[in-house]
Amino acid sequence: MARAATTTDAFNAVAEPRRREILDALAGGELAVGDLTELLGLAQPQVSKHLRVLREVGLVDVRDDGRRRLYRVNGAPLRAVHDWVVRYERLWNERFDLIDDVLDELTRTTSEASEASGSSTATTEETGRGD
Amino acid sequence: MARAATTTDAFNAVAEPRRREILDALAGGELAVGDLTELLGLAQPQVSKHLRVLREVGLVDVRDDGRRRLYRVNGAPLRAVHDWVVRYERLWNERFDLIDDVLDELTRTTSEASEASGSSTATTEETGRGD
DNA sequence: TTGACACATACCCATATGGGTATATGTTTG
DNA sequence: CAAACATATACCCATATGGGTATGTGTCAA
Repeated sequence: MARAATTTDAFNAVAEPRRREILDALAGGELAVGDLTELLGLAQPQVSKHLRVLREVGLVDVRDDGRRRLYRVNGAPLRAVHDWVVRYERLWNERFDLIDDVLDELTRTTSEASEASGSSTATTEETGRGD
Repeated sequence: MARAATTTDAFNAVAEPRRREILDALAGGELAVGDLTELLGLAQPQVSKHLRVLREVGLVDVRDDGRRRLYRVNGAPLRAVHDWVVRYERLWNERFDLIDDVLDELTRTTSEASEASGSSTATTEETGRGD
């Protein structure tokens, strides 16, 4: 078996940097394929193919406008990605807690040399979202 | 050019469902490879390979314990994923706003038939994070 | 109608994948 | 030391990728 298709879900679709760029560009509003090729500096067929993938996972919607096709973001499928990744938020914050501990110890050890180095308080503020 | 390597970044590493399962399992605490093979119902070499990918992007750390190797999550690299995806949170909430509008209209239209069907209020609560 | 324009599709190709199976490496036990 | 155990690696393979280039399809203008 090979890797799962890019059209399997938002996770796979969004793993491609180019497609993230496209979504980022579309975040500002509707854009035609031509606009995107210019913004990305990518050839038109490639852009169309990326858009196809994004369409198949429902990350973009299309609308006909004369001979152009206007694409528009639909963030809904990203919710699954968000919901999964957000559960790990605490983990990387715990990381910061660990770093804080190390910093505290360092500060305490070096306290005689430099007593006014209270730089770890800011980090504590950042990490202070735990329940 | 083929697809970007799975070891390119957290986005690609996490696109694989199996690897997400592994991280989910490790979220409970350190686990040995054997535990994971059992939990995932996957063969041992496959698990080891997935772990290798996760290690290469820094999503897990390893620790030797006798003849076993204990793996442990490190959420830090997921922060990039979170930071990117969270910017779209508003978009799918807007979607819900639209649905809310529809629901409101439906509720109003059907208000004479069923007056105590306040099911849309919960959704409003969920959506109520907008400014 | 013909041509220019905007986009989608059809190919060709080098590449890495993820699962399967066999085997190497390292550790504990008898 | 040998055997059992726990992991890591080395292969083989079918498959989809993403970029490049050429061409089909539909729309507007002259």
